[in-house]
Amino acid sequence: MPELPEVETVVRSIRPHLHKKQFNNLIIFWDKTLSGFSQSDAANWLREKSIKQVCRRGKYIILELTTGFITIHLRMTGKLIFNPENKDAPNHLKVRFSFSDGSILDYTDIRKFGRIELVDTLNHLESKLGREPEKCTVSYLSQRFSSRKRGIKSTLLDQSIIAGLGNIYTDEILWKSKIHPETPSKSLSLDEISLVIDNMNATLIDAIQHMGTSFLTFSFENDKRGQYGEQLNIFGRADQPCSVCSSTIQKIRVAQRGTYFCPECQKKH
DNA sequence: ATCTTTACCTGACTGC
DNA sequence: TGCAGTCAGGTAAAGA
Repeated sequence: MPELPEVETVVRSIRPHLHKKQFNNLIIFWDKTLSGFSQSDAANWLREKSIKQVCRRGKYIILELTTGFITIHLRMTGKLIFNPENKDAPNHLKVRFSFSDGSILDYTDIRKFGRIELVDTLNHLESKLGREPEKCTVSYLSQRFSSRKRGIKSTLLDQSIIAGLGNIYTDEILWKSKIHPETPSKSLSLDEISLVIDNMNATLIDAIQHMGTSFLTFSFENDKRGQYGEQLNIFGRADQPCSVCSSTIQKIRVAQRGTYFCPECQKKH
């Protein structure tokens, strides 16, 4: 389940291989992955273009081309594999890009939720995304929280406010900040917002250094797995003791997601 | 305008 | 062993 640190890990793993690569062709194996383009239209759009830069915005991987962009969202089970060992189609192959030097970039996706788009500008993407976590200030978040009474977990997951957080890291951040996930967003104090920002950035930086969390299915570069799972304090630890107060960690459902919290450390407002 | 619910998918796991 | 049922979660779209 890729969130910001996992997507950043993928970007760093493929970036050195893709620099200046020129597209030759692409083959679509599942239409919905790349909607809006037929196979031949997509191939024509790509032909002669080459990759200038590989970067990340929220949970999106962005390939900046000589003209236009390819945006890729892995959702839950999407994977990008450069130069697969087996040049035959790997399991769950959905899109195969080939380059003029013969190398290959495969997109596989077990659950078919991921999406790839070919776009001329990033305007549409930018219009739906909030700030990167590292650019969130107390004044920005307090303004965005002020009109919302829904729970803080649901708000932190809202990509139009903060781009990049998902289910695992929101639980970790709220536990470190000692805030109950169902606390109304507008009731957070400025000190609490400041604490959330500090814990958010520290957690994400640490997770990137560990190459993300492979809780269920995440991997990169032919099944390398992230090491941050061992650092998780609260996520996935139902019925285990909280490392701070030894109370039993509980699992509830918040915003349709499995949500872990410590009933002693994280009291409701 | 804000918030909640549903649809999209397959594989891993649970219980009978 | 087999099989039905449940769960996992990011986002768009529909519904409240």
